[in-house]
Amino acid sequence: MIVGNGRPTSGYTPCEMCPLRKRPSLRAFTPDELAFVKQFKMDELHVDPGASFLREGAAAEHLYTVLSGWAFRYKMLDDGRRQILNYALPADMVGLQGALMREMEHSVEALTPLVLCVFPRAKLWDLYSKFPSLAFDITWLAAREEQLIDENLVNLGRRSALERTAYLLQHLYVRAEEAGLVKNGTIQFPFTQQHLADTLGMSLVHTNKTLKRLLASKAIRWKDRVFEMIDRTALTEIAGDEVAPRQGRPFI
Amino acid sequence: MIVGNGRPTSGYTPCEMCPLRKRPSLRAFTPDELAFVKQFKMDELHVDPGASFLREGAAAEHLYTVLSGWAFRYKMLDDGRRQILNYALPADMVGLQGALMREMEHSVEALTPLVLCVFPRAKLWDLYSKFPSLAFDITWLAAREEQLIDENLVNLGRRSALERTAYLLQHLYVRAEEAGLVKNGTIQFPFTQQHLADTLGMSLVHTNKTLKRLLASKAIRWKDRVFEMIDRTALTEIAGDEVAPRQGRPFI
DNA sequence: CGGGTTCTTGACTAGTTTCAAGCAAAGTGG
DNA sequence: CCACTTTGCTTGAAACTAGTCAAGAACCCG
Repeated sequence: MIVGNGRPTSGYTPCEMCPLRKRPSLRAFTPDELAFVKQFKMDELHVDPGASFLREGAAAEHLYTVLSGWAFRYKMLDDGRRQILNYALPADMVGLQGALMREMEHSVEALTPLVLCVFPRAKLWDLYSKFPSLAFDITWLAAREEQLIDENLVNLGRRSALERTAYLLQHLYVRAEEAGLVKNGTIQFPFTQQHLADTLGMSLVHTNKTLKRLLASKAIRWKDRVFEMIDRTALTEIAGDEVAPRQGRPFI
Repeated sequence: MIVGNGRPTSGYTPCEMCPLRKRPSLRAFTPDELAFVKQFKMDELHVDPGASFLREGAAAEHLYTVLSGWAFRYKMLDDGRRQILNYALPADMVGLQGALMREMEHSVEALTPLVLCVFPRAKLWDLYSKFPSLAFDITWLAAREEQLIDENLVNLGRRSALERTAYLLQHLYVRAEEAGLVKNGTIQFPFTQQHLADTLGMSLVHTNKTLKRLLASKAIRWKDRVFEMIDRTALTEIAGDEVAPRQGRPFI
């Protein structure tokens, strides 16, 4: 299955060989659960950067888990203003809200080449009735997502531009770290400054200037899509608050 | 059970006589479900205005549903800045996140005298394994909550002070309406301007001035704790977007 | 009738957006 | 392989928005 100006699917990942499964922070499946999830997964979807595979207002027939790549959830106002709500990384679930309520209230766009596991909304009930443990996990993931947005809301509402930017970068870094994308303090960052601006609720120009100030502090480096954490403590200092990483978590 | 400088519990509401149950927008229980929820409810809690019955950082042993009154979820920064995340009205659930993750990441405070149904976190697993339908409802509620915060985030990030304020008032009004608290366009509003300011991510002074401008538009009236919707269309016009009411919804 | 909280208002300051332009790097097509 | 276009980044100046400070008025409660 292909979306956008996609290239062909490069093979299918069977659940028992799921690369995410190795991550120690993720809860292990029982054999029964694994068998269920294996048949629950109906397809694998490859999405090109810039393509929105879920759209506000559209009915959602599927539910997805990110296998690899970055995506972001966003909402648009009529006049084109965009607010990015959150980012999704490998092991994150997207589209649950649409699966439950039928109609999506936000859109989701791929930020990098993205691979998704596709689950049919129609079988969600099956999951709930046969595997309470998985149902529990899904609720956990929903609550976790809420938690992340809560933090984002505090960030927008109550922190200054500099704190806010520092906090967001810290947040993204920590999540990337959890997803195993960081290699000795360095990571490929797929965002443009416009993405950050739309996440932070600031103008592009002001985001640029704030970023400059932040770079001047020597706490981080960010050039040519490569982000480097130089002084974590200093960044936390600027942000005024630490982003706590999460230990155990489920995924489906 | 009493919290804050509470007065004694004025009776206990058995689930089969739950006053919320009458509301047509709420999904009806099967007899089995009702029986389960009845024993799942372990207590009723009365909280006085201004008291926080759930606190950021504390372990949560319980999960609550609002029976009557208003509450709000919030987070504080070290230096005292406060961000209100969302409000809870009758039939809304609070503390789910704490029940799932153990530790609360936000606090919840009563805005009016508040009556809550108390459910033990320990029996949540019971619910998931025996009543997938209720598990489904809980997930639905979690997703709904996320949706509301998403909207709030867009509001803070991408709307001007005037639009933002108009949108919030519209939002609160619609939710109060759903909860059956509105009587011919009029409702008791328990917030101070400080509450609105902390919700909107603006200073108190600026909120006051923005509110003035809004009142000058004649779309609404708000005096002595009484809010009145005069011209809904005009308010929507100012907000730039309509707040869609929700039809069917579950509750526990 | 105090004393506290909430609401108002004006003046001043700081923070942010908008506008306008230029530059660099990457991608496109002849 | 070289214009040419596009996209993303950068900068300064001007205009506007929002925050802070300060103080007084209105209201509420005991």
